[in-house]
Amino acid sequence: MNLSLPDQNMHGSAEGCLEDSKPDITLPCFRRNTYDEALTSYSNGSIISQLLRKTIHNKRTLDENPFYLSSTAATDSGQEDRSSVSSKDSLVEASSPGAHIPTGTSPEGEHAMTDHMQAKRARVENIIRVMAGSPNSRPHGDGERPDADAREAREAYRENKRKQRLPQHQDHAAGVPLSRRPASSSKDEECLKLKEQLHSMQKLLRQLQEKFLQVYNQDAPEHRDPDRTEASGGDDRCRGADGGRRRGRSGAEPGDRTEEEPHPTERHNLEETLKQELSQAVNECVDRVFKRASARGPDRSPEARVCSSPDPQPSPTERPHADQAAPRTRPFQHHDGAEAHSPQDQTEALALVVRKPAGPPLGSAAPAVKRPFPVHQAPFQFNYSAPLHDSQILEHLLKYGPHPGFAGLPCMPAPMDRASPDSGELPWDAMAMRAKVAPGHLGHHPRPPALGAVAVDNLCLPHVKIECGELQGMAERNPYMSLNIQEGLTPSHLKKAKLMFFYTRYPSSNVLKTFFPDVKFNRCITSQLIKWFSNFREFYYIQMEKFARQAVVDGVSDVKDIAVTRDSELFRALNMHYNKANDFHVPDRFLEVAEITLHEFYTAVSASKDSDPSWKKAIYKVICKLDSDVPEEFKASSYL
DNA sequence: GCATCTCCTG
DNA sequence: CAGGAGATGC
Repeated sequence: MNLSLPDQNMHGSAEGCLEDSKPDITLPCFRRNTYDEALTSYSNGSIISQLLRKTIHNKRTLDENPFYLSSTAATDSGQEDRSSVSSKDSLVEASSPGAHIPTGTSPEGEHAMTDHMQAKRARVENIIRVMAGSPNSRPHGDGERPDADAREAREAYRENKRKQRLPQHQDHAAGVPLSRRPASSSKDEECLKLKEQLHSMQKLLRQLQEKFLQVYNQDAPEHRDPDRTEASGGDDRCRGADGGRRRGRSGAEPGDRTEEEPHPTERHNLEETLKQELSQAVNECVDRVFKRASARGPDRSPEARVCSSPDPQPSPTERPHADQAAPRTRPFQHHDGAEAHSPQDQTEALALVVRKPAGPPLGSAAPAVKRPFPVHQAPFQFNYSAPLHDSQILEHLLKYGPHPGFAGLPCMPAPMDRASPDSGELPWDAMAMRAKVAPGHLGHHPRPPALGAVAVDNLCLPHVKIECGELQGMAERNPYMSLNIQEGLTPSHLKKAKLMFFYTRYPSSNVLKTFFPDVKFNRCITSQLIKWFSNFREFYYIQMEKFARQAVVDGVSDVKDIAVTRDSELFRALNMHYNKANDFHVPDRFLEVAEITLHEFYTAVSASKDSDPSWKKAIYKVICKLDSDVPEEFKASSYL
């Protein structure tokens, strides 16, 4: 006649008091560290050199494959994202048999060539302008329709004046055919082109340098927290022997000016280092390009262009098993599951999306206190070969710099004026608005999921002033961020939701919004997701009741004789329902919760409490307190 | 009123 | 799994 739970299963009182009391107070702290880490790396000189190395790599690619890069590099630096897809598209087109590749022997060939070169030049100029800070030069129209682009591309040959306004798509539309043209004058043209590109790149680098130094020099203002302090002054090279100081950041002192205002010598060193490295890299770059460009002709086989296509991504099916940790210490198990280094690790970027303020008292959401992976992954992993977009980094550095406002963003309660906690539409409208501000709007381009998530993380974009709108906007126009905002819920979302159910039976709408960052939430979508979980619960409780009654019928006399293991029939039924593919390692905690639930049902049934119409309510009340935090990995829009 | 939940039904 | 009804809490 007693519904009390076995003590050993209650897992402490810390989580036993409804969702409101979930310990998300810890979240901001380590989040901040995350960003701090990112920030630090971002402003590191090493990033610059990485950037430059990558640039060189690109140039190398370029000279092996001038025409390919002519569309990528130029567009990349200028109008960001569009090119990413454009270039990929062009690759596909180029290698596909049906691609419209002119023979290059047409009489208009030379005219077209000249025109094209002018167009190129115009575009490069345009790019430089854009990079110099005139964000208005985005192409008109949404550029999402290939036919329209192709049409425009054709017109572009005849009508030079429009070239600057053409969407980037025209580049590859025109650029690919160009690569097949006779090589007669193309060598010089190529040199010219390369030169232009180099100039723009140099300009970029100069701007970056200036910006960096500027930020570095002024970056000691009043409103800083220790994290940013570290970040802005955290150049290892600059610090030299002092670099090790960074270690103890958790106890950083806000007023430590010595960290913020480096010694003049240090600053000078940094300056010199930067200058040296930049110029050296640029020189090397120029040398290499010109050497190669003059050493070989531009007519490369189309296959060669593929050389800079992205590496095949690791299978996204590999899942983190962040549940291994002993659940009993759950509230503070920070590194449980740290051993799982799936490709999805460090998917922090998505978490950076400042969803809405975590609602009232930092309520139910409390996403993931755990940190199942170390933050020390190299923030920039250019090994992802491919269009990992140095230009985007550049662009962000140039546009935003290590923005002072960053510190308050991801971890602090966002101002409530953004949106009321539950009106899902408002913030998204705002996001849509913001997204429009961004140049080169790009639609939703499906991408291999893994890359995007990792890329975003490694780019450490949070470092810049990213808010919901900005990240979403970036995501929308940036295929490499793989934040393809969905209008509706997909089977993948359903699958993800089911897996999330292993952790949380009663997710708040805030949690849902946090863990489905690629879903454009509105009232309907939110309801649907909530309904899903309601359905999950229904199935769950039905199974529980069924097996509890079975136990009663079977004459089980003691709850302690009822256990839920991975071999249990009950578990199999549940696993079959929520994890049909059986490719997810169900957390032990779920087994415990299931066992508790089963016990609840058993005791209730055996005590004939089920005569009360609302007898289940008491059980629900218990179970709803047993939710765990969903691992961070689930925040990746590309988790599945 | 709205959001959310359970329950029932298809 | 979705839709609807009814209950509940804010």
